[in-house]
Amino acid sequence: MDEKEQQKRLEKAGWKFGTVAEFLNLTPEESEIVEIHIALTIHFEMKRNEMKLTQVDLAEKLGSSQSRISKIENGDPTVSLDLLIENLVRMGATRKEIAEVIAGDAA
Amino acid sequence: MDEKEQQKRLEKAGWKFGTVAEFLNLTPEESEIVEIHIALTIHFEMKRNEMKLTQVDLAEKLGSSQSRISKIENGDPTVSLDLLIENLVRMGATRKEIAEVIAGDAA
DNA sequence: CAGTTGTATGTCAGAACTGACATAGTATGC
DNA sequence: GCATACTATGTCAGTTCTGACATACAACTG
Repeated sequence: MDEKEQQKRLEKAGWKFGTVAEFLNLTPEESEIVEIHIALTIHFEMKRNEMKLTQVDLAEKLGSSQSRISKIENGDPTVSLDLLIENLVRMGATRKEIAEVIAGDAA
Repeated sequence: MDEKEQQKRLEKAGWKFGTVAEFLNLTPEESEIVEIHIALTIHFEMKRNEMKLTQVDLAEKLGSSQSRISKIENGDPTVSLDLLIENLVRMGATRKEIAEVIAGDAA
């Protein structure tokens, strides 16, 4: 799945996008948090794809469930930053890697 | 409060330290998460001090309570990454700033 | 020492999160 | 068409988080 499609699905899930700050119903602070969420979300799916694992496989590896992996990758509002970051680390992401994703200049 | 004292209090609260990986009761992944927590924790207090606000003042500004601010700064286990990051953003931290803190090369 | 200011710690009800399960959708191959 | 493989969505009980409150502690001042 490419990034455009990803954005469509996330928008559908209620996330604001692109030039996030333009949607003035979000404060700059809210935008910042949303952008961090989105960046981690996209990186998560990218990382799973690199590992060539299905959602089922990864769920088992992480002690989670397929549905939660799906929710993570679709920006479901019940997914916390804690879950995103902890799972990324369990998938082998380093502090630096996560930092780059949050900063917005991820590879 | 300097960093040494901060570390003492965090250790007392159950956090492992310094050469974190040496305490082999933590997996590398757990260490990574703990280090991220600690880095954000230290930065939080630094930032509040820069703002010259008391815990009470900051709590009011953030819509929280003095006790929770204290718990945040002392590494209380009931404090999530979500709370840390969201509050840092509300205190004016940018994505880049948070990223630097997480990467471990914060100013 | 009593009062004041700032911080730490314990507890708790209400809210949010999580893994699990069920079920539905979407390809792709036969 | 019907399987098969993978992903999405809804729900829910158990757990965790959060703001609030009470209270205790520490440092300072008069």
